[in-house]
Amino acid sequence: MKDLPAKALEQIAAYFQALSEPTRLQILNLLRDREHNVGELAQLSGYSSANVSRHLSYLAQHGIVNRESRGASVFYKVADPSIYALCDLVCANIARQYEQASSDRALFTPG
Amino acid sequence: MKDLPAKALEQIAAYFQALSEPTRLQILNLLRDREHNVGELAQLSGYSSANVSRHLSYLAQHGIVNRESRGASVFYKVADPSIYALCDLVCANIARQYEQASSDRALFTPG
DNA sequence: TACATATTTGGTTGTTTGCGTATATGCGCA
DNA sequence: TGCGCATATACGCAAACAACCAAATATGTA
Repeated sequence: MKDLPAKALEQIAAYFQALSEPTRLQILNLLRDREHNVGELAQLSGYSSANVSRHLSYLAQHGIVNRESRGASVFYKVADPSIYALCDLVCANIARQYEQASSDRALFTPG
Repeated sequence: MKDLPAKALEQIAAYFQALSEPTRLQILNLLRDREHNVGELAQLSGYSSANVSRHLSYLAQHGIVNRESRGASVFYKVADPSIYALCDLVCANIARQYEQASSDRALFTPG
């Protein structure tokens, strides 16, 4: 990522956007250990099947999950486990921000 | 990131959302080598100063850039260079998708 | 074929988002 | 204080988005 054309930036932005929704992150979290079908994910997450289905198709369109129709139900699994590395990096950054904030606060509350 | 509460998911989602905009990515790309003030970034990117300023304040609110007022202008720099690692990971994932697509296509166009 | 279950999709609504424009704020300088 | 430059913010608009409900599609079974 050095001298990126507009098209590339749009693609990267779209990828990040796919991960910028709490519902989708929760779904991906549920898919961390193993694949699930729509109904299972709906029950586990508490969202409606329609809602889960829509988010899954969004994630599939962006190549983040793979869709496999099996029998009457449709199973989804994570296409690339490196998204969890992404999330871990973000978690680390957020944690660092909290550390920064608490050390800054310590400057004003030495007691 | 194993059993994440809703609050954590929202924070992670918000962080991704800050990176889900081509304009912001371009600004971050321009900040890769060194800090810049708003006017410089506006000129380099071709966007209006108001627009750049808006995006920068958004990025600053999410702890991605640091703001430093110096003289009449305001300089911004990347708070945590690990965001570039994030972008690189995403680029790798997108590239992998293209590889996958081209190898799939090869199945149907052996000639 | 008829029926039940699972998933997807259309249509609507309320909210969010990014941009352009204009205005306001802050800073240096005369 | 008044002026000019740099930055930030308020307003309005159009587009995108997510949740909701209902209807449509697909699959398996009797």
